[in-house]
Amino acid sequence: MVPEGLEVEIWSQAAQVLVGRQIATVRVDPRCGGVGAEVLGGALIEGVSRRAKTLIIDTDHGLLGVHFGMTGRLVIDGHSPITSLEYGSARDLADWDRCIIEMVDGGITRVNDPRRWSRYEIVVDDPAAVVCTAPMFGPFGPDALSITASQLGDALGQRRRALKACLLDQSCVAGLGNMCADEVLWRADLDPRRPVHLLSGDEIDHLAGVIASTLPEMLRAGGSHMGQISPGLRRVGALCPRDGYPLDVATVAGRTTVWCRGHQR
DNA sequence: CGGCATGTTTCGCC
DNA sequence: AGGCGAAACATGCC
Repeated sequence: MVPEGLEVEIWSQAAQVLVGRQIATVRVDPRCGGVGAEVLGGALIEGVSRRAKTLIIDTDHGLLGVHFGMTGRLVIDGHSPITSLEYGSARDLADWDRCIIEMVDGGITRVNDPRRWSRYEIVVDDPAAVVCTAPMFGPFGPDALSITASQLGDALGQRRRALKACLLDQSCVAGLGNMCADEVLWRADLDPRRPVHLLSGDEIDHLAGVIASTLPEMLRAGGSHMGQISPGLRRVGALCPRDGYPLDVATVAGRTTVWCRGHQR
């Protein structure tokens, strides 16, 4: 799996073991941002949380925001809660460490990212002041893991784009990636190409319910690759697990999209 | 070897 | 203005 909101949630939960510990040094590959990371030296970690696909490490010296890009993986004290990344690598080369946080107690937390698309932001001012300038901190729509029907209705609002484009837009709905977007649309019987302004209120309500039930289920199952539209079905010739109809594979909203013409309308 | 990749931003065009 | 496609990013993998 690639880091969608679910993966960051898994890492965020695992990273709670960092709370209460003191940072010795933080080093960031300068090609990945992280300007000013040295100010976190000696800082006490007060909390770890997730916003959309961003991991936020909160310290008494400021915040460290981490966006994992497409192949970033968090390794905490030598072990990773997610060992294999779809489109990532099974290897873990020191050359691929883009951020290394050394703790005073000797522990090391790092981001190993072959493709170097992970990004880091240090926030030492009022975080609210940075929200509008650092995209990795938002603005975000309601989080998919707990979205309600009224939140989704408001988020889609008067937009006129394809439904999938809205689901992938983090300022509309936060946390969904390409794989989870296909999964929830498949489960909700909705065509990813449908213009959102043509959805009925009932369809929006239904979709919200599907999102809010499917994501926690996939989280428990292990992440964004654990849906019914598994990675192996993302190819021409695969059959819909529900009705056996040949799945469609095409580009929608600029992304590879898989759906079933048989039951998604 | 060529092409593809599950994230995001930017840019040009309609 | 808003939406869309394409390109760019960088590199491993099939």
